[in-house]
Amino acid sequence: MRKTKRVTISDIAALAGVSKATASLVLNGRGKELRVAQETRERVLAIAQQHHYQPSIYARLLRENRSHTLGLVVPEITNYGFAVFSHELENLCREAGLQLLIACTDENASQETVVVNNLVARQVDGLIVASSMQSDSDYVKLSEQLPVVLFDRHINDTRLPLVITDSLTPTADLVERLARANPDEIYFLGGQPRLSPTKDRLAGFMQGLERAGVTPRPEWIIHGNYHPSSGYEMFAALCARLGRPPKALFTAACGLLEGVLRYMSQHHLLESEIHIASFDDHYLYDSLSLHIDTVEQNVPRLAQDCFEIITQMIEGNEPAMPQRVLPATLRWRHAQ
Amino acid sequence: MRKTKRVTISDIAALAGVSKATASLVLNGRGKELRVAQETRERVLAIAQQHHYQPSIYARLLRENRSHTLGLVVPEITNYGFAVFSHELENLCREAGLQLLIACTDENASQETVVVNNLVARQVDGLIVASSMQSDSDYVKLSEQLPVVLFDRHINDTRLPLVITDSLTPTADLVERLARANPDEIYFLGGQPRLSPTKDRLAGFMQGLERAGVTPRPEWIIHGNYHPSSGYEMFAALCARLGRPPKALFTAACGLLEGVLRYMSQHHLLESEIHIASFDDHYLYDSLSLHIDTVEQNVPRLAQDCFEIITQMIEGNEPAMPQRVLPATLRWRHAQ
DNA sequence: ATGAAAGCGCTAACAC
DNA sequence: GTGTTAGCGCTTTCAT
Repeated sequence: MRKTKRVTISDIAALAGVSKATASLVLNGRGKELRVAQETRERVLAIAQQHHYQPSIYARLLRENRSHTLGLVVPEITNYGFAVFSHELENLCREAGLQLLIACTDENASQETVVVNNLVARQVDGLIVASSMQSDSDYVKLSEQLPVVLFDRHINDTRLPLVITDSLTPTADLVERLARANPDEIYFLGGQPRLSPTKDRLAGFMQGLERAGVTPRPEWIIHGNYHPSSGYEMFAALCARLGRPPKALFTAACGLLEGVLRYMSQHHLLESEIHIASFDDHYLYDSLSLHIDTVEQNVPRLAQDCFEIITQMIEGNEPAMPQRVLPATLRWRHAQ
Repeated sequence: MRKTKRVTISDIAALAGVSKATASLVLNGRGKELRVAQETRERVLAIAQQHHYQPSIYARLLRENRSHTLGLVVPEITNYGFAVFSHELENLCREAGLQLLIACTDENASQETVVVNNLVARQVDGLIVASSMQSDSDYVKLSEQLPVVLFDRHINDTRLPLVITDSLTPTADLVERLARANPDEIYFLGGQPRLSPTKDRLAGFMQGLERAGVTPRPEWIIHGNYHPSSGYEMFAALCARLGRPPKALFTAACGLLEGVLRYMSQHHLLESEIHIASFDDHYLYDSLSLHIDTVEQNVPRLAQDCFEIITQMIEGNEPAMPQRVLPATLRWRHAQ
């Protein structure tokens, strides 16, 4: 099996009785000043064809200084939103002749460092990252070397190119209604308190309460991280503390909700009266027994914008509008 | 921004006042016969460090004839099962120092050809494929060039290395119970009739009916393809034909079920009496208002086995047990 | 209209 | 101990 010696351009040049240079010209269809005789051209092409000539991409990449490769770093590819993002981005890349390299961090900063280093070592032309880091300093440094675009999460007021969904407004809308229906008890389950999505969504939560005329109690705000297991644990602890499930709940991301739902189904709480709202949507939410109001991000648009920005940067241009905040859509599932 | 001229091994060799060869030895820690003076070693290392020397991976890859890269081709990364598979495989790859290249086919044979060609042009060391093709002939040909492992789907009795989940037995078990509860009407929604999962699951369906003593009617068997939209359409057509939802239904894959659920929620059918069973599980099924019995594949195991086989082949060995059929688990959600 | 040769950055065989 | 050299496969001047 295999070990079929590679057929190189020298081989087909020799077989066609021309020089490597001529062969190269022909094979790359440099039709501009194709000063190569029609007849030679056909001969070379024919030989290449019948020997299944495949240019060595690595020899080529060694010359130009581009890898025609884009790195994507996400917390979890099994998270539906990131899967949709990856899918969209992959299509854009394919059309543009780029290869997408996807790496997952499992919401883990040290693993993030590892995978980013791998991608940089692979000489990706650009990097698109949904970071789980507390600070953007690594990426600021990196961006001196290559184009970096952050998305989904806004770390410490970074000035790096960025595409996120507006969290505050829609969260406030969602929570306002939640609070009007349940003024006496409404919990917030969030990720790391220093990550921007958490902060923004918490701000939205507060604003929603205020609009509904509800005064928040400190014990309503609970932080963990964005891993589903964290959602499970926060919710389990909460139920233990209360001796029952909470009356109303807002989860700041779909991973957290995943953990909550898992706990609820394990403890047969799905028929209870709990009123849930969440950031992030999923197609299966339409079929749940619980009616969950959500904020749906425009994920394809997120991907398109990231792609647009990174391509501009790779071309060497300053990107137009390097920091973008996209609007979200509310998905109401509760009877009003 | 960027365009920082690459610092090469020649540069640091010059700066350290040694030859490229020495520098190369030191930087690769070829400690075996490290006949390089301790002092020189430190000097080189120091210089490399402070100039952030990063070896050009493409120069290296050009020499060895390996890309340290694995290609994965799946129908849809947004399909939960394939996302889990990718995630698992990515971890295995990272530990082994490989880069995983993921490409999606959208269940589309011609797109599959395109992405496979891309990956081959990228000189992946091996290819792991869940194919949507009708025939394995392309892959048989390809496998003369590089190691290919198929998974999830068994095309036309291929003799290529293969890892799949046993469909027949668990489907029969599932359907038997379904048929005992609903002997007079039970539909099968499947993908392309010539794909192995469809055939095996249909065979399991038939066996289940037989065990339950139910005689199948020809109109119960409906074929489409594995795209969710196909599930939606088949189910819509069925409802239209019957003038009501069917009493019992088996869907042959989670993508199809996705389409069915979408239709049901749009048409407010989620509270109806329909009895559903399906191949493939999803964590959210525990939280649905419908109780859906499923066959759960051992996806991490699937990924591990594919990885094991492909690595063996890349090393040049014949893989042990090149065709593997893994057992599945039944997930009962209906009261018995 | 075509060929010769240099060079992308790296490693390894073989000197010295 | 360390340096010289060739070569991986390709593209691109610059001659001819």
